Amino acid sequence: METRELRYFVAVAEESHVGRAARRLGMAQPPLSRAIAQLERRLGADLFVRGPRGVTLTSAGETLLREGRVALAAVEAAERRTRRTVEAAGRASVVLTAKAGASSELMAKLLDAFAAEPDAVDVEVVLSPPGHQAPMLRDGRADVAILHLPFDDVSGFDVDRLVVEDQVLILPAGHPASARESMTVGEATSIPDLPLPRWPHVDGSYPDGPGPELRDLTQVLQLVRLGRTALVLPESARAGLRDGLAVVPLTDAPQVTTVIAWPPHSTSTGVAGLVRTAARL
Amino acid sequence: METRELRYFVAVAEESHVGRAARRLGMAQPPLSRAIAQLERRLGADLFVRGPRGVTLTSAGETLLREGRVALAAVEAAERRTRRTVEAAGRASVVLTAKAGASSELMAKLLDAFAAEPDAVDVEVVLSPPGHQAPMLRDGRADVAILHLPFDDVSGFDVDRLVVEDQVLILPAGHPASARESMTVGEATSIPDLPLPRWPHVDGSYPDGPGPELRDLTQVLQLVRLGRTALVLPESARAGLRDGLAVVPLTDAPQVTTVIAWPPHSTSTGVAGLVRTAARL
DNA sequence: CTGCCCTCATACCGGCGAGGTATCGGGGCG
DNA sequence: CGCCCCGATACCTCGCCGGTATGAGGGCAG
Repeated sequence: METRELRYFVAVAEESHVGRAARRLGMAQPPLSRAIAQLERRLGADLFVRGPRGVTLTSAGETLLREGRVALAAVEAAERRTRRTVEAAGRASVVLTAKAGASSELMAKLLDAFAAEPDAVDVEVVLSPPGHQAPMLRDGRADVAILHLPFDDVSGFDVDRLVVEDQVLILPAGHPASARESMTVGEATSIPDLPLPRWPHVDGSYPDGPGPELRDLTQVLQLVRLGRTALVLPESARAGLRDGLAVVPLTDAPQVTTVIAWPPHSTSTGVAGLVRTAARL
Repeated sequence: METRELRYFVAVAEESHVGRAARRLGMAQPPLSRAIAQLERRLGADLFVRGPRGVTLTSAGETLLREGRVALAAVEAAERRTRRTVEAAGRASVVLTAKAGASSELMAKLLDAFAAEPDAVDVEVVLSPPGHQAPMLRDGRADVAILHLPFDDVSGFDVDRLVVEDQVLILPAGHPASARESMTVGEATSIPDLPLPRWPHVDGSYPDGPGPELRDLTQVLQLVRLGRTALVLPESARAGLRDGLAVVPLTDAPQVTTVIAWPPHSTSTGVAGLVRTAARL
């Protein structure tokens, strides 16, 4: 099976529509139809059922979509990491990705400590939106990542736990609820005039709901100050807060575990050193 | 990057010789040379240095070999699991792989317990030589595996620990050393008339050394009975031993952890059920 | 019931590129 | 110095990928 076939298949599966997939791939519909049919013949399996309003996946197709995405990410990772090897020729370097606006204190400590190591290498820090770190690690855009359980999917990675912490509710300083000693998640989500913001999915779309669409943390903290929303964050985020905000501990929120994660077959000395440094913090 | 190019590259890297790789791939040497050159151009990286006695990998080439093998295994896994989905249409089934001759008692308990579950499915058991289980899981020939730490590489898999046990030395019943209460690994490996057997590598070759080449467990136990060799095994192996053998605990051997492992993105109900059953043993 | 539309499949054609054969260049080694 | 081994280059052929034109079949409206 060639990666070209796999890319075609994934496009059709995601669009549920051969014509749209062809447009997305920048090609005509007939060759795409033929490529899919040929793939089905070679695999000896129907991947789609053709309907009058498009196509839908069979169970074999669902398997191939799930496994194929992993395989494509692995091929992309191989390609990207090879390119990076030659770019980084001589001076080794490492790409570290983390959620924008999160764990900045931890990151600063980590980078400082690593820079002081004898085997330190350049660290390129890529801050990206929530949920993008794990995919970047999978397809080779990053070599190491700071992830947060239970939100990020770390399956397939090696990880070291760094911090386990409770979550707190951030809300406007003057708000009646800010006087509370503590709160449950149920109470926090049902404060009538403070709808929690909506986080974007990985594809950029937003779930439905009353809260504002969250794009960037400082912007949302501004909205909290203005009394328009509230926010659930790990308690370490308190350190970065400015005036106008109150903090109430949540008693039953799941604990957040911050981990450092890397691809299991990584052999980069930079990654190894960074992980070792992180474990000592 | 296409999987065809990757396969070509891996073949050349493994042979360190374009002509031999071409023969292995069933093609002529010039198109292979050209394909590699084209891959290098597209990646913008030299993958090999050409020498008069063949080729050797550059550091970029080493990266691509390491990552490319993972990627190829992922593509093969996608293909194989898709084929298996259609073969297994209707009655779900699971392929479980384990080391031949090991953990038979555990396996029997697991399979019996799972068969009694309400959501039981067919389990095809594939017994294979030591070290072959993890690769089979990686490239889709198996859905679940019984692995043994620290020998097997479980990176990239989800695992549940099943048993942790010490190792023992198995030796002929009449041998002077069989009277010992316990022994260290150093002592065990230096019994002059009992060289430990050599285990094959994954590629089928054997390391150098004085001991017999180990192929299958019962055969080697026969050799132990005949006073030709001794054997280090997890203590659970005592259960399957017959007469003529003595057992001496090893005090400083690493503990062996038996785990059940599966690919992280597995969604098979059979795998899930098997893992759940194993966790309850 | 009929005709239109939407969507995927089939038919046919042209060009790129993968693979084959023949041959060259260049570095060890006798 | 000449031979041999190994990879690179030159050149050709043909398979297959992608494009355009058109067919087939199932909903849905009038």
